[in-house]
Amino acid sequence: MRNDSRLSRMLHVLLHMARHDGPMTSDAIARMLGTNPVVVRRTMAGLRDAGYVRSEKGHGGGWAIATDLASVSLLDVHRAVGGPRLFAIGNEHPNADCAVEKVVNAAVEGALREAEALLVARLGAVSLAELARSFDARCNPPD
Amino acid sequence: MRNDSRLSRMLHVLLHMARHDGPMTSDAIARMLGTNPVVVRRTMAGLRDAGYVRSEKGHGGGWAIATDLASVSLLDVHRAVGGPRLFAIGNEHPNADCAVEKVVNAAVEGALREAEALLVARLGAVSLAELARSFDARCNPPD
DNA sequence: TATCACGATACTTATGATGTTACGTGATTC
DNA sequence: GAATCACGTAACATCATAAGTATCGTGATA
Repeated sequence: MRNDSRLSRMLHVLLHMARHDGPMTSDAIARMLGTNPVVVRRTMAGLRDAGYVRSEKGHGGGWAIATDLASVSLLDVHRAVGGPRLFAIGNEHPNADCAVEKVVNAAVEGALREAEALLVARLGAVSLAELARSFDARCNPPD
Repeated sequence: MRNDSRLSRMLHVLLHMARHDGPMTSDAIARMLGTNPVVVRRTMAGLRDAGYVRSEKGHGGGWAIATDLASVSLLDVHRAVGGPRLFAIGNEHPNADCAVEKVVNAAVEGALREAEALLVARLGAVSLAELARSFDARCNPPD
């Protein structure tokens, strides 16, 4: 399967929404992401459940940010979209009987756990507000 | 997709082979792993190409270790089986036009790169010989 | 009342590891 | 040299999961 791109997509959307007045429709977001409005609703449902965005029906409806960008980290977004598995590798029998397999699992899982802890720490250390500031610094240098 | 378990499986096999006199058949290995001999041959072909194991046909044939266990790291095995992707997440457009997306990608990829570097370092730091010693220490404590 | 936009369901597609069957080839045994 | 063993390879099926698509319902707005 292709890489899970829900985190990247949602960050992309959130930053655009932060720079956009009024709600954005699933259709507009889908065009922006090069996908389908249903995929947008499906993925953003997680963000809504977490309280990060709000959705309104009817004329003038759509999606809008519903939180302080400084209070949401990239890790929060990752978890809100389903907190999918991070790694593509692993072992088959986490609770193996075979003593050899146990040693192997301990070694591989240990390495994976360390890498995961680092990744979680990195994603947890950056807020949406900081990401937005990165964008401003890059694209709207102060006069 | 399920997690890629080729690394774990091959480590499991290699450690068993190290403690086994004479070659092991794909059939015996498959039973050990709870899989199919064809899967075993397919996966171990990479180890053979890397020179870590040898395969012989005919009576008394099978698979045997063909290298010094101290010279092969877990990372080497991972790469020998195809060096598959490590992460299940990523971004869709590595080379995005959108400036917002570029900032997002830089942040996510930066975190992934750091985690990958750590994982590679950990896997590269452990040799098969050390893994085998871990097993001995755990299961055959010195008198 | 017509239209807009989300909500939800159901189904399909894409991808990659894994599982399975079948057949070929070389090596060993008799 | 015939039978058997074990790997090599090809072809196809299975499984899991993100993503794409079509469709209908519901509430809100004009």
